[in-house]
Amino acid sequence: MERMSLDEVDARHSRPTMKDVAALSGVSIKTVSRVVNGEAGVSSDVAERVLAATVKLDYRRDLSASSLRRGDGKSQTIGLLLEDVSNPFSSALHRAVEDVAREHGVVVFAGSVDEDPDRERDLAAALVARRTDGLVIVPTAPDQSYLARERRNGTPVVFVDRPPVQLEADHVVTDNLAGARDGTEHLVRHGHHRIAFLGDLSTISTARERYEGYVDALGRAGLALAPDLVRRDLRTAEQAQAAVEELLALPDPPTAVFASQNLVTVGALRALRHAGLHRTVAVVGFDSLPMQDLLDPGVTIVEQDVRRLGAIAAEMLFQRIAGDTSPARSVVLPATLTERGTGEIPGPFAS
Amino acid sequence: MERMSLDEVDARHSRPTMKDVAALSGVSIKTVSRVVNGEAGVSSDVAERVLAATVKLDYRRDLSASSLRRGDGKSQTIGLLLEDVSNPFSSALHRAVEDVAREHGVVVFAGSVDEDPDRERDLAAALVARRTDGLVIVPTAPDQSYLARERRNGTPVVFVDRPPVQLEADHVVTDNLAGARDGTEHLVRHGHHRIAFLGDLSTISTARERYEGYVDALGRAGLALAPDLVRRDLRTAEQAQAAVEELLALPDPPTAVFASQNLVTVGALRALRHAGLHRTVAVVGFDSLPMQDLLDPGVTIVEQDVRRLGAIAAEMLFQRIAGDTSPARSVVLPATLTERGTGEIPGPFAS
DNA sequence: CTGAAAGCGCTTACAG
DNA sequence: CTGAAAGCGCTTACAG
Repeated sequence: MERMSLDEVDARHSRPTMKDVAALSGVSIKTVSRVVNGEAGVSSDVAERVLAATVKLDYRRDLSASSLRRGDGKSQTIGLLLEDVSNPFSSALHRAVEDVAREHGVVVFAGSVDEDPDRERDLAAALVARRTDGLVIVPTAPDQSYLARERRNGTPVVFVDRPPVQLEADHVVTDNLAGARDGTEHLVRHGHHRIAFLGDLSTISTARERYEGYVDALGRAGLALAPDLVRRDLRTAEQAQAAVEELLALPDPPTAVFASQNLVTVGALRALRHAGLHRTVAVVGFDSLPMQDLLDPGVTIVEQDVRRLGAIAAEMLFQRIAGDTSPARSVVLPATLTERGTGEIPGPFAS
Repeated sequence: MERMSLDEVDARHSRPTMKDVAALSGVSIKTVSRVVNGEAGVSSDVAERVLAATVKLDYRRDLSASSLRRGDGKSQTIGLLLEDVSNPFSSALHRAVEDVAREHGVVVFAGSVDEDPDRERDLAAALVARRTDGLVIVPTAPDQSYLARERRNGTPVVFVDRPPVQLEADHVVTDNLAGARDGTEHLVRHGHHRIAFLGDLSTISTARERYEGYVDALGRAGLALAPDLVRRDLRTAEQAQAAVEELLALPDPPTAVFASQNLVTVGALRALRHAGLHRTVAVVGFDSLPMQDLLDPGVTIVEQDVRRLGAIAAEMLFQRIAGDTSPARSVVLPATLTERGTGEIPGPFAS
């Protein structure tokens, strides 16, 4: 092969390709490809010359071009659709997924959906267009059937935290109903009958399940559901705080609060603290709070195993990417209550 | 053009390409490309037929193939290297970068470096191999000169939170020295002379700058630096907690603590709380704590504007991607102290 | 052990 | 308004 000088090659002054490396080392691009991919069957002096050229040119293989031609067509990327990359639950999930992806040599696109169905669809489309090998999704849209087509055409999808709607697909979720029931029963056991429920957006399945768990626990305890104590669709800590302030102003206020999501719990704690009732009104929250161990009294929380949630979802996805076509699986992880103080404040019926 | 039936096309049962759409609608792939890209100059009946075929086949354009051929070669992706996607500082930065990227129709790869230089290099290489259009990096490695080659070959890089070492490049950072000085001077002003310093890993430039700010403040106040009160290289809340426990056991313990990073602050608060000294020993922290408003007393914090840090870095990156070749710029944002309680606990020399 | 040709899915640069 | 040919950077499938 005709050999080129470094200057001649450099004159192109765009990112070097295998062609440039080939020209500089005087071999064909097929040989460069062999060396770059560490394939056997290249004489050591040629390999050395090629390697030297890659170093001299700072050659970087183009993985997307490579995957375009490759048989499997894998891009070594996956996509992750979260509620909001910056919230503690989402970002813990993100890290768990990343750790599994790294073991597979795969990098991850992450994006925030903000509970907006259009954004879920747009982001999924953007990632499919970039040929991610698969998607892990915390679903928001009222319906995930649109993903059936993507899956059929080769992009596997695994759902986490919430099950998909109108689509049979792998998912990993927490047993929200049982967790919420446990949390509410814990309050009943500590002598509370007037237990308020604070809920996130009812469009979110986990929020509905936690409400069901609350209702279920009251039913089992033979307590009537008091509609005046139920505040759902709270979207922010501020709204939750206002809701609790209203509840406290009731003629017959609650003696305990079941706060079914972490931001909602924060709002409830603020309202109680401002009212000076944080040692009087019991609280059980759902989902861990950052720095909860610094709070006084400590907050009793029903906790999800977020890292396991993310790790299992990612592992399921990689099995699908590897070709697993078995029927969709559903994994349900338990939520566990940890007593820290606020949940053990005794109520009027404490024994 | 010879028209194919849906069954004939579907028989390939792999992800449909423009070729498939072309076959089904009886046109050339160039015409499909025109329709898919919304280019003008296609008769409406042909456009309609092509569109119908894309819908029937669930055709999804392959953006990576498109960008491979395209002149600009942009992949519409960027990479973000963070300390740990799941820590509050990193994930807030992530969200800010994502929001700017979204405006540009760009999706973002995010990854955790965990203060490991090798991981920084590996991740950067993995992203360059996937031809991200640019990189936003919180640098960890002792030297970023390796990125000069990537930049020269067409991948712009912007640094955030910490300046790059051995490389002239755009960066956005907080004025850590001034922030730490302000925080320390705040304690001096409230009557403290024995002020402990708790620091993160000294390999991190921000940790060193904050230490300098502390030293600077003592100097300005005419106070001697007491080496027994300086604890650096604390990597976790647990280590910080242990460090404060040791400090409290000193014959002449500190009356105030300057905790120069959020996890370190958490550890310090725990130690003081356990010792029952959280209303006695003053604390000023650097970097906000999640839920800090629920703590009692509230924690006085020197805060960075994380969202602005991320937004500016992302905007700088997109300018570079758009072709801006002006000299490297450095943006320094102020950190501002917010009084919340712990920083105003009076010391023995309070006036 | 090495290379020329073809092709991955798309767009460019033409031609008609 | 539409299409045939070439090519982006790489790998496959051959041939020698």
